[in-house]
Amino acid sequence: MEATRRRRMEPDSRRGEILTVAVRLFGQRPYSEVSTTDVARAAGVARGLVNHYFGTKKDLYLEVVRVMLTVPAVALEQVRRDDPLERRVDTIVSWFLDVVSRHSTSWLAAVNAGGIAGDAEVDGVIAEAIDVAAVGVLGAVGLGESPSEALRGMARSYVGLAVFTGREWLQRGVLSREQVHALLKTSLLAMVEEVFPQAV
Amino acid sequence: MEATRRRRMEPDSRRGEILTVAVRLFGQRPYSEVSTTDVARAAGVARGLVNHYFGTKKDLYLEVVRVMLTVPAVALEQVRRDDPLERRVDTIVSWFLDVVSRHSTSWLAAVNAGGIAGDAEVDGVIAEAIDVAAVGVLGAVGLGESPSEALRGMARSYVGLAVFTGREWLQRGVLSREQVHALLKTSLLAMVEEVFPQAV
DNA sequence: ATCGCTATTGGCGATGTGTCAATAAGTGGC
DNA sequence: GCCACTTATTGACACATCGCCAATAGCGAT
Repeated sequence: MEATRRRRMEPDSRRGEILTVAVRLFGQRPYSEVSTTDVARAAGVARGLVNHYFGTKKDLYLEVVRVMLTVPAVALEQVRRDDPLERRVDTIVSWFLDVVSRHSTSWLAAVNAGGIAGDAEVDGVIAEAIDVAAVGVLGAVGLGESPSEALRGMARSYVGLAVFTGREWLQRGVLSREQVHALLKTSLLAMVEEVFPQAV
Repeated sequence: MEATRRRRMEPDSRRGEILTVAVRLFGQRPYSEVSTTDVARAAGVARGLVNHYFGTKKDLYLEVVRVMLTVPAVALEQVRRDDPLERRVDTIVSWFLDVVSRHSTSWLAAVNAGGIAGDAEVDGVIAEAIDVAAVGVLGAVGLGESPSEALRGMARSYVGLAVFTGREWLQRGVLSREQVHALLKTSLLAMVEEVFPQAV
């Protein structure tokens, strides 16, 4: 059994190939239990090549997390701006639950990644994704124009609730989708009507 | 300069000494950047001894996280059961913010610990702490007697919001304590009055 | 003093990671 | 078709960390 011979590829293609494999592996087991050797072997490549394209293992992981978080971050611009507030909130929550449940595995992996025990860079990537989602929510709710720092902070808190609740929903399975929906909807409504006004 | 000679101690004392040092170190830098050698050296002990007392490095880390989470988990039984709901909620939130801000460093470290990128055991420890806090909240709110699984799940979601918001507050510093207080208070009120009833 | 228990040490083997010179797969020139 | 020439790819070296275990040496008991 002759292992497939060395094949030369375009750098971009090879890079993408390795990255795809890495996303799969890091989606299955935690960071510390995936070695660069594993990634290399699964990609049919020498280990040195992984370092060549991605630098350090953590750098590779950063790209992996970015890829995983890219999907859920797609725009929620489709919220009709002239709908009443409750309807808009309802749409936002529904859309969030749809996306999360569809890409559940990779989304869970990315969220659970929650940092290599507080690693600054990984946390930065996740924090940024949360911030993006936060301004998205603000925009969809109608407070999008130049939100204050405090308002963004509050919106990030809500996104944190959504993320955590999504995990609770998908991983534990003790909550029904309707219950999760109600929880996120009334929470967001309460915040928009009673809390956000305090932050300009 | 003669390094202090080998000193023989009671196993419990030595164990506690090492654990204390480990809590400090893991509170300063992330998991992967603290080697057992570091812990051993800081404790003035051979590296082998760390393994002898705690087994694997992750086992040591598990104990560290448990210690860090122990403080915030102290009882919030002091909520007066005959107060009106809003007053009780207010007390709970105040107490939470007090505890969190007082032990901010170790609390942040424990929360940020959020898992070695999804490590099952570490996540388990944190999840358990959150569950304990959740039933505490339910008890303080007046729904403590035999809460259903779904109700506990919802309460866990709220604790997740509190944890995340606490992080947002302490780490970013863009929200004032009053704002955080308002956010957590109205959220909990809304959940108790409108969402929790759906789960028995 | 010395004996015995065991807390403590130090080193071995295995595994993982980053780096770099050596190699060979393609591509274009002739 | 053959031969450079570029560079994608490899393999190995050096180093760090971890788990383990036999050997060592505190310290109380006799």
